[in-house]
Amino acid sequence: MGIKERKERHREDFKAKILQAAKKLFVTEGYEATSIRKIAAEIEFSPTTIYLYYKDKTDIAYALHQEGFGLLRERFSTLAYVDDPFERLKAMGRGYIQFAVDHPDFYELMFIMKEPMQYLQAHHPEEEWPEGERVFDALMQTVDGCKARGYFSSMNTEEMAMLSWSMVHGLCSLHITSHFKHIAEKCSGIELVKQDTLLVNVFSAYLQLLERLK
Amino acid sequence: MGIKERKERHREDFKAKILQAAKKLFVTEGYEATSIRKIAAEIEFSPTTIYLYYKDKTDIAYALHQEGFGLLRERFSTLAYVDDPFERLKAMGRGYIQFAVDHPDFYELMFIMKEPMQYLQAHHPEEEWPEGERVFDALMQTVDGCKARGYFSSMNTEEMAMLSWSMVHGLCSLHITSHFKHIAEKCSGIELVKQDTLLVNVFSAYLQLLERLK
DNA sequence: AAAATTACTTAACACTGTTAATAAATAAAA
DNA sequence: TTTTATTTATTAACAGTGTTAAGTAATTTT
Repeated sequence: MGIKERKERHREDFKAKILQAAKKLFVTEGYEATSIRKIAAEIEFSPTTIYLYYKDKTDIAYALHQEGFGLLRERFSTLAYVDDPFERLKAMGRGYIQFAVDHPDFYELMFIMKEPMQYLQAHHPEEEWPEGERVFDALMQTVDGCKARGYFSSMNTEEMAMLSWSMVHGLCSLHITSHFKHIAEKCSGIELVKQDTLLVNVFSAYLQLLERLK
Repeated sequence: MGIKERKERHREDFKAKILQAAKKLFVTEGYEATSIRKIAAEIEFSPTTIYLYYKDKTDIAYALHQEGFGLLRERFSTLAYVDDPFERLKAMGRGYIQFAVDHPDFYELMFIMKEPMQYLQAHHPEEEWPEGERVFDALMQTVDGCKARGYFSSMNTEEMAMLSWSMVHGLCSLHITSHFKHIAEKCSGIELVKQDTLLVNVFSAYLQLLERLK
């Protein structure tokens, strides 16, 4: 009964093909401009065909969201080999920021937009966002490691992890939505510093804070 | 020549009327569901009439965005009377968080969505977001006050202000996009704590961090 | 009263996500 | 091998979106 398997394989291929087209449009033109019809045109199929493979548009959004987490995990995977937990925490933060700068559209889909997370809540309420949990677990372990070495002792591990995540996410988020751009230009006493280094600078200030607590 | 003034006044009234209808829909049904046609139906005018008073939809979005900043400034205004700068900083953070919890839709429009800021950049590139600058200035002054009392000395004021803003924004943002909800439920060792207190708890952890640096 | 300006509406364009009904291609059963 | 059944893809359509051009009604000005 290899026929069913072949069909299933073909189906997966087709799903991948759709996703590839969606990703192309998404990266070049953004999420809003990525319409079902455009994806269909890209793969030279009728728009309704897409609905035979993906439930709706948010389903595609969630698939791209997962793709984005693949990219992020790729960046983080090598950091597992950094022994010193505080060094790892620093590197994670910088890696996270760099990811947001390199892939702002993916970052938006993964952490700023509501749609994919709502899709998750509506259609897979049981598995509870495994990609996010994995990354957050890694962060918690790193925080625990830091605590073991005397950093921010007497602090709750989970709260500390959330604090760090919120910190870098706040930075990346305000950067992407161009909120920083507006306050950095005029309000700032220091001259217009390059946006990317601005993020890293503020993050360094945060690290400085943490380091003093040792 | 009171006629022209009367007309101008009427025009402003009409703009306010449109905005009121938009706000009503926006608060009850969210931004996406707030269409020009629905706003028009609400005020019992033709959809195209709205374009005689607002350039386009992002123009309305920006007007609501400003309205939101009015609400936030209202909350912050009383805090100016708090003498101790560190107490003020704490209160500002908690006020900011409470605002996000009370008005998630406004918060989204003000700090999460790209549309209003992009509108600003496109149509008023010279005035550079006065509402935001004012709030950020207040934050910087408070940070400066803290420094004068020995808190986080040797830290750059602007970076410290951005750090604090990013911190609370990260918290509120991840809360609103329901990212926290997903990691708090399963991944968390501690039992499902009420989301609102979670935000305040993490913020408190941040304050604890700052306090230790005195 | 006639002309000009202003205020508003109707109709339409070019899109969007999504579904029901239908045709074409393939597989299973006779 | 021919007929039936199933899968796969399509066309047409619904109900909506932001937005603009053209036309109408009301008001002011001449």
